[in-house]
Amino acid sequence: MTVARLGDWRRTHQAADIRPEMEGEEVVVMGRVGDIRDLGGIKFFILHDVSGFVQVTAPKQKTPQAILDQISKLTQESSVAVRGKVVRASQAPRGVEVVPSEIKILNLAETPLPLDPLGRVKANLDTRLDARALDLRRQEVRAIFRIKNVALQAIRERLLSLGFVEVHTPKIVATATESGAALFPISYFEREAFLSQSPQLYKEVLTGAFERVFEVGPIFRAEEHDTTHHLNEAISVDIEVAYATASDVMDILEDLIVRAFKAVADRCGSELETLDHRLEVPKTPFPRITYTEALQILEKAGVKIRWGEDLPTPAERKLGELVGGAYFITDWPLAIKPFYTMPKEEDSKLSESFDLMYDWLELASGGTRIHQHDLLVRQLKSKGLNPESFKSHLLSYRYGLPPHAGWGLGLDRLTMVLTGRENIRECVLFPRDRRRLTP
RNA sequence: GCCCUGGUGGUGUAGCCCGGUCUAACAUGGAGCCCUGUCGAGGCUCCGCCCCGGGUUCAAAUCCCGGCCAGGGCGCCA
Repeated sequence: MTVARLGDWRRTHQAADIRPEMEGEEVVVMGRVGDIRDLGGIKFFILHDVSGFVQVTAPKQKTPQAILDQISKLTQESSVAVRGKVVRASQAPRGVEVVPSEIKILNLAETPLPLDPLGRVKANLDTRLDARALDLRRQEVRAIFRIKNVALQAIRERLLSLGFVEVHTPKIVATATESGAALFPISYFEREAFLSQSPQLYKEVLTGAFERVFEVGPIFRAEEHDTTHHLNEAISVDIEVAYATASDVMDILEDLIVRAFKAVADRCGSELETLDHRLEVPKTPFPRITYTEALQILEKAGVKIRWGEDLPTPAERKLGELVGGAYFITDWPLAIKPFYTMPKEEDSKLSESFDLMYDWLELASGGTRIHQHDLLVRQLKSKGLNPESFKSHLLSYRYGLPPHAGWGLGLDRLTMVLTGRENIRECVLFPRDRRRLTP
């Protein structure tokens, strides 16, 4: 069947704004069809929009046959526009309903649907992601992205108020911006290029011009990881600050995390309830333990890690149990941090670096960066990298780049913590992992 | 890439251990009919499934092998 165009119809109200006091008013509401109940002499359907829902009621006696026929054709999740009168009705959900005088079927949903949008029968994550367009209409799923949005807004507003400039660095890059980690090669006209794995080098350079910059953007990693907390495309919140050290940017990070938690706690009560998640705003200051102390804590708990090794996942989980909540691990061995990491002045085996953990999950990492050209070249070489391939980047360090520090925060991981989800795929609209490239 | 577990109607599960009683069950869904107050409506009728390939066997959803896929645990990873 053909479906109607919108034409000159416009909403007069959102569904949730239809109230019993409006009895007798003519309204136009638009949304998607939920439950349809046909009792023979009276037909009901629930119209959902972004605000909530309202019941549309068509009693046979008072409704033209053409409209009754249209209602019989409706399928769940179809888009409709309803012009009608508001009727106060104690039997109706919310005590109010719309009795239609005209209906436009704007688009009919196919049947059967690939999953139950009302969630009465749970679907597996894989099934849900295959039908993500439908899945995203579910209340729980929308709650996740509303929370993500509120958290990001809180972070962005705070950074702007601190005088940060929001920047956008290239996502198509010529060479590896960093050591070893795999990049996605792409074809750039007649040359090979790569998808950027981090805005790191660009944001450092930008401190020379803007002093305080931040970026919210995608990062791409071509690693074949297969876990609940890694994706091949993720959203990173990155900052970089001139005339600052690791400890300064840790203070900023701590403040932002608390603000994000508070914003969600204050503004997303119903979303948290929908998700059945209790959110506790972390207390400040966050514990700051050094890498070496972390190893001692682990050793006492029977987990032995050789000094100088990165923390394997099981050790992180243990640390999450022992410390818990939001905490920093600082002063990492220089050897396991990237080449641009500043060595500690008093012990060059260590670095001015930190990870922000929440329970066992690494949310952010950062530190003081090297701003001196010659030291940077030495560090590149000691990592087995060729300074030649960083030539254009190194140029920036010859023009008096200020000392600077910064961090990168995984927004999708932060969303996991804020929503209590255990799989990062839940927290990304259209996730990209080792096997999933669609939708 | 490794380990564990799994793959049964559109969706979610039971059945598998112990092969036959499975032309596969339950819920939800879909198609249709009845019903003027439903609100996870109710009643009736119907529809729809054993991941792919190979093997064992008189007989395979069930046992074995391989593949693919999924969930989890690792690894990898700024």
